[in-house]
Amino acid sequence: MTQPAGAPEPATHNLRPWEVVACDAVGTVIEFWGFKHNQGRVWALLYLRGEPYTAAGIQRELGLSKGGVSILMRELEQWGVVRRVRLPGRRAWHFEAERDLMAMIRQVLQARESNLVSRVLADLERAEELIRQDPTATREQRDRLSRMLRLARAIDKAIATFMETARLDAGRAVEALRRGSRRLRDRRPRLRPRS
Amino acid sequence: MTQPAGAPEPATHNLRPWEVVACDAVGTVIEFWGFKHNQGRVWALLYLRGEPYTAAGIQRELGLSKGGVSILMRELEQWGVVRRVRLPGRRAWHFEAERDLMAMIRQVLQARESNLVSRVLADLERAEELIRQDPTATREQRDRLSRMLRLARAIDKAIATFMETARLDAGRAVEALRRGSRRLRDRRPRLRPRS
DNA sequence: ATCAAGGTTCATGAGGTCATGAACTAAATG
DNA sequence: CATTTAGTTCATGACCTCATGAACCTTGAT
Repeated sequence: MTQPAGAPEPATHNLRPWEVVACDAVGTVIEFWGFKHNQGRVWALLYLRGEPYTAAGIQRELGLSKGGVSILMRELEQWGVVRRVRLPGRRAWHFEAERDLMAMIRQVLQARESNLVSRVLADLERAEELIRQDPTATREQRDRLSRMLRLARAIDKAIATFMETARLDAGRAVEALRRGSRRLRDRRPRLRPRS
Repeated sequence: MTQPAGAPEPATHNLRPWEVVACDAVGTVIEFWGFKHNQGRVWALLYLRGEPYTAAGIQRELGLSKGGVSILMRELEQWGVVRRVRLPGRRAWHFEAERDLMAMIRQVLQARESNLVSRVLADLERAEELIRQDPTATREQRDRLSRMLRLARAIDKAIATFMETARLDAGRAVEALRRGSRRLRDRRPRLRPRS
């Protein structure tokens, strides 16, 4: 629930019905990716309106608080999906959305890549380091661990390749991803019925 | 931080160092995907050990509570990454991990697909329905909304194709994804300097 | 230098998620 | 049938994240 139950006022002011629906949809999807619902709503508003807005404008349109907008804008700016611009004659900062959808996806992937994938990869590598020093580990265990590691590496590489190439365009990116991912093929363990 | 600062007891009992590291790594990555840290730890334990464990065993190894394990196992079972088996001569249920990593990824994607992507898609379609009835919307706005919708549809289709084909093997799946995703190519808006 | 509008920071509170462990139910064993 | 073991449910509490709005800075115009 975005709005407290018995809110006396509608949360949106000038938003037309389709804008409400679309912004919330973007909010939902972005939320699932570990970002804030309102980050998605703000970006979607800017993208759909297609022109720069002040913080006050965003606050008014989406019914957010002053402090909230300030923080949201800093975050959106940080991962590069919104730009802060000075408009001639206007005193306040204005914000506009990145218009290239592929660029956005790239940005999001990039953020995840550095924060998550590479760190997990490092951990798994450390685990493999440790298992090498453990004489009690069976051969099968070493195999399974190294299979996990191989998958992680493949995914890491796939993402990296995608990001490099998505700079150009989507079609080429997925193509590159395909080429790089033969090693993603997971020979599954041969059936060995364990009684 | 996985462990509270001044914990008097180690959370794990028989886990070897590399198991701790690997299980936590899986927990972290799965958590980012919107599932529970401990779901990842449990699956990883079962996968790495390679043999069925009772709920009590899992509880002991990972230092979890009885009720917690019960819930975790039901959830893991529900999205098909862990199986519940009766072992001859043993009274309690035993659990074993799905061993095919690609199958796991497929399962996870499938869960998301039905819960999220398709719902967002439906919302965006509703938004487009609404904008059609709104005479005040500009042509550019209709364009941008339909561009969002097109991207969403492309992603939806790509996931669906991936899941169908990942049944066979990873390499082929990504190949299919490539074929199906020409339409993902995002002609970016031709530069039209909006004064 | 003064003032007002524009922005940021911070303490707070609401809301939500997850693990816990006790109470309970189900099932198997003798 | 009684007893023990296995498994589930539920109320609770710890924890965390987010939005709020007031207090506080900053900036630029006069």
